[in-house]
Amino acid sequence: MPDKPPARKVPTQRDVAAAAGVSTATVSYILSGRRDRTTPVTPETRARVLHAVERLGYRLNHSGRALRRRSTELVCVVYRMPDNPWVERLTEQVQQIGADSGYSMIALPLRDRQPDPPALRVLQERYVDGAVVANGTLVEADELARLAAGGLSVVVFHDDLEPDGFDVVDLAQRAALTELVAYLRRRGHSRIGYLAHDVELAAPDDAVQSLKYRSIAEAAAAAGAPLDPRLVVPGADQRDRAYRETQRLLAADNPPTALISASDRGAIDAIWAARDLGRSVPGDLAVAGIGNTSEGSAIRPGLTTVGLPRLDFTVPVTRLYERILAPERLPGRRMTQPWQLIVRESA
Amino acid sequence: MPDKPPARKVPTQRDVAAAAGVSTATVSYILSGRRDRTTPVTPETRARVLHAVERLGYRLNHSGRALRRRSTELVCVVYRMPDNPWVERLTEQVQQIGADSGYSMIALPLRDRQPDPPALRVLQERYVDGAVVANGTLVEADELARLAAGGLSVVVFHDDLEPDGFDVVDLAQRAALTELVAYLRRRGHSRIGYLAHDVELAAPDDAVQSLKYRSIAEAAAAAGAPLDPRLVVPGADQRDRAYRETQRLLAADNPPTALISASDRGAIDAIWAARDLGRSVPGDLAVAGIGNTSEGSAIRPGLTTVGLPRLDFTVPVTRLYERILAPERLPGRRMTQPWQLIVRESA
DNA sequence: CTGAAAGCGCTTACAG
DNA sequence: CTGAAAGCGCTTACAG
Repeated sequence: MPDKPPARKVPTQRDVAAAAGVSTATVSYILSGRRDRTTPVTPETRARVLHAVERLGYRLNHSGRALRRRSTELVCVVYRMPDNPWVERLTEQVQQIGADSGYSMIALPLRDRQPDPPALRVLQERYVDGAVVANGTLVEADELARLAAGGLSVVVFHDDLEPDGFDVVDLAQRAALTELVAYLRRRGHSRIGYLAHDVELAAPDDAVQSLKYRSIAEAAAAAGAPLDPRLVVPGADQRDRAYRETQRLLAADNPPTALISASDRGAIDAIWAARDLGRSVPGDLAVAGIGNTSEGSAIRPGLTTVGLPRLDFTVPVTRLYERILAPERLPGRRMTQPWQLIVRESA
Repeated sequence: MPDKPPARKVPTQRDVAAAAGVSTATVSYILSGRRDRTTPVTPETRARVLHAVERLGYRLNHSGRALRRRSTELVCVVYRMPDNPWVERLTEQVQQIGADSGYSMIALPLRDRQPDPPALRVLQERYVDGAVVANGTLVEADELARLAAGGLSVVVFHDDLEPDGFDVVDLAQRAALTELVAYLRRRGHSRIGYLAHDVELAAPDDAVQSLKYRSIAEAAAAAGAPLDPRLVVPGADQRDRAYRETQRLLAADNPPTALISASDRGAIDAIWAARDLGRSVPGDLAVAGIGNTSEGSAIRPGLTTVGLPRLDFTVPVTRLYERILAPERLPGRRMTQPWQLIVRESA
């Protein structure tokens, strides 16, 4: 097979240099804006070059620059689709904080249960300088260590991971979920239901993907009210399913008196489902969510939930760029940003 | 236990070649899997090389390969955050269909009202070979033409754009929205409210961002029932706001008899809000959504909405890869995948 | 069957 | 103030 057929050649700095009658070095200095110590080019030269750029429609070739500079000026946020307010805020801050240093952001949305997706190529092949791995994303610890060893700057939101050339943000989710269960127990609930994410029930042994489920199950057992398997149902992913599953639970014999949903969204649907069946919340059914999204504070009754009190990732995101820009490899660091129990009216 | 920061040099193919006692050409042939016409390397050589790769922890450097190959084997999906089932399905198909040709996908989630975000660097500087620009994303027509002229393969979901070196998928949204308004008029509604996306009210003159609003307003005026400005409110973006705004509309003097929400999500919240005020749907308030998400078919009453009957983007996504892999530049093509009015019970 | 060598498009230390 | 030249890490036509 012959070389990629050049339909129409894309102009390079060499073409710009030729058109402007200067060397490629001059073009590069002008375009990169890095004069370093040298005195600047004359305004006339600069104008000629910029004019040639315009006329030829020149666009920088990233691969050439990245190869030479040994950095891509690009970071990646890895998360599981669909996104959520948490991820939206994270990407926003990654964009904003990185913009000052000339960094752009791309996203790598993964899907359920892809253990080592080919998508990780983007991280493995130095396509980006750094990555933030969002909470609940399935990337192996070994792989993270290898990526870090390969020079990628990595910050991972994970509750059970040792820093190993990368940084870890511990959300202390288990402690907050344990507190929620203890709270429900104190309110007299012994039949607690759980509206799970599909992935939790598909891989109940996976410590990352089933963290919420496991934490709640363990806390319930420890608090003397083990979860009845019949009260653990899927449906937190989609509104209609959350609604239907809740109604099924309530219509069955021996229904739960309290229901925890893996998502605030599902919890709100559960409240709706209960009301439509004529049950009061929290009187007949206490409902709690997980995530502390803004919806939870707006509905009536206010949603009792567990999550971050404020969506502010300045510390870990700043750390990411600090790691990227550091002249030498930084040791792994652990940060903590604990989830909290937020009690409102629904439970 | 402090980490050991190994400021170690990242191994290259040269290192692998040295360790295995072969040339870099051999390493490259083995790793890229492209033997082309040449006969394959001996199993012994291959094993030695792979062993060296393993031992050194070698990882391909993408920039080197991309520079040489003049292609990145990467495509980008551009859309506005937050994502939605539509975008989720699109990314899924871009991933799946591209995998066969060795392509990976990255995402470029934009935010409201960024006219020419620095994020576009990813498209401009040849970070990727191709891009799909999702419906409602704010990228200028000029910029698209320039990107296409620069060799980027682009497929844009847009209803009012001429193909110009890139392909356009026309969803015919305006026609479907006009049909929805006509349908409501036939059912006797003359006071039609609109629950808008924030961005629509912020930039009502923007043809892309306010397409839904404008289409509905124009259709209503043409059908002899111009929208009352007091019945046009924001809130389709967030559940709690959709709920509150709907209740405000219903509590005010001269409330709407029909409400169209810019999102199915907002429409469902509107139904909830109406019920909580003791109004029946569609009796007291007809409610229609936009988007045809799966939630709409699951709730009671079923949601009348407008959108794609099926979430299948095989045709445009296949076209994207066809364009990328074509030996020469393909002319722009227009594709049509029309939205439809889906009548259920809510209106 | 394998290796030496050119070159993709940039950047930058260095010479002029 | 500007240019010639080396080299980043790959791939591949070509020679051996």
